[in-house]
Amino acid sequence: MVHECRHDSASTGRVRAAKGRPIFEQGGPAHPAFVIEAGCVSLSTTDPGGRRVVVTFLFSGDTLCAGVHDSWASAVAVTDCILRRAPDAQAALRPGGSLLAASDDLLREVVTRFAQLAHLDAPDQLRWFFHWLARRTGRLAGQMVELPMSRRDIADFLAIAPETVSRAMRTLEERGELRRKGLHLCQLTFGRRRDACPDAVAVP
Amino acid sequence: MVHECRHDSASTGRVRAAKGRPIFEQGGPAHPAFVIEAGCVSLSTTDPGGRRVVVTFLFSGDTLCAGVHDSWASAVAVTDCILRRAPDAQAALRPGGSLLAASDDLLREVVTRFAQLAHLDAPDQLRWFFHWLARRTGRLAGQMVELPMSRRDIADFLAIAPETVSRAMRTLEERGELRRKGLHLCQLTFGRRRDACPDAVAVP
DNA sequence: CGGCGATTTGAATTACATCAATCTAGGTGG
DNA sequence: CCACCTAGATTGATGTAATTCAAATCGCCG
Repeated sequence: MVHECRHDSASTGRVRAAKGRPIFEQGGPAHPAFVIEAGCVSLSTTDPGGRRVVVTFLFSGDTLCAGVHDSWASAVAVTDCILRRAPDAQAALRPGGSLLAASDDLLREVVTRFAQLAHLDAPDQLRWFFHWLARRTGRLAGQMVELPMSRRDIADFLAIAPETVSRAMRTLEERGELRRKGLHLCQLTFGRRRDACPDAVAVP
Repeated sequence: MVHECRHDSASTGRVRAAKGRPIFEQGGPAHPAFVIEAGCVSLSTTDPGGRRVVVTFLFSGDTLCAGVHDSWASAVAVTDCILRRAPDAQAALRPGGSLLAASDDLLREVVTRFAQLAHLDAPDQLRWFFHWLARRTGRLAGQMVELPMSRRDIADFLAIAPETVSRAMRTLEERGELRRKGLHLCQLTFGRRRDACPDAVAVP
């Protein structure tokens, strides 16, 4: 079921997945939910035209699941990851349990993102993405944010071309909204833009 | 909680909603799920820029719910509707119960749509929409399909401009893929296009 | 240090949004 | 029953932003 992953002692239920390795595949049987202990996982599907669409990125503390009966998405380790099987599949299914909560959260999140991104241009989408990422990874607004994923991952997440991601970054940088340190570190200076700021609540 | 709707005798739990009337509003408290007995309901949100985004259309037999704790979307009657409260909120929450199933289905559906529409041009999106609609309303491929919703509703569903919907319809018509009878009846002649055909399984 | 993939940059094309005008259908009232 | 009236739908013209193809540069890892 779980491919290309090393299991620690069977008792701990921990699973390691190396960067770039699949955790489960779209169309396969559903898995007990995992909780991510460390690392970043992408949840993606492939559309009929063969293009990849990243549904979401999941981080430390998030619950990883994609379908109760069969998997509607593939999960791939963006960085080296440590996963833990969710304690009890039945418990997870209870109202208030982690699976229903995770499903509800993911639905909300996908719908919200879909709605918010639909009518924004590329730089605004990218600013949205940075705020989203900062919030999900527990960074304060204005703090340095790590970008563990590739430009293509970001592009497939926002459903735009990688070249457009590149240009949008430059645009934000030229506007003075963004500062870059290498390819995988970004700092969002205080965004004046009132819109396109998803629940810009600092998470301490 | 339920606005602008007439209730039949309290015992039946039936609710009528006239065309264009709201059933519940985004941001309000969550409602017990409804089952649609007749008519068409739009589930929509308003993005920060004030633009409407139609998350989905629901039809006879579908379960209507948007959020376990509070409503993340508004429900509006596209046509005159008859709704029935879901039998038991607790039952609905059980694994296999209608609420979890509906939530899972909606998540799947939204993700699938998001993935499939992301990279299609307007005529392909519209063809997708007609197939989707035919399937959802139990029409055979090639049969006449009713379009209860306005062009703007379709536009907000596909996240394109109403004018683009209009032009895309004309394009499909000129290609010989679509035949129109009035504003609200369409027939999709056999689509050769291999792609953009979502689970084109005939529902008898 | 060298090689290779990822990223960035450039130029040309295309598709969509927008604004504005016209047309149509459905509903209303005389 | 018919003429009007209005909101919705269509059509047209234009600007713009994103994709695409192509080339150059950068960064990482062996």
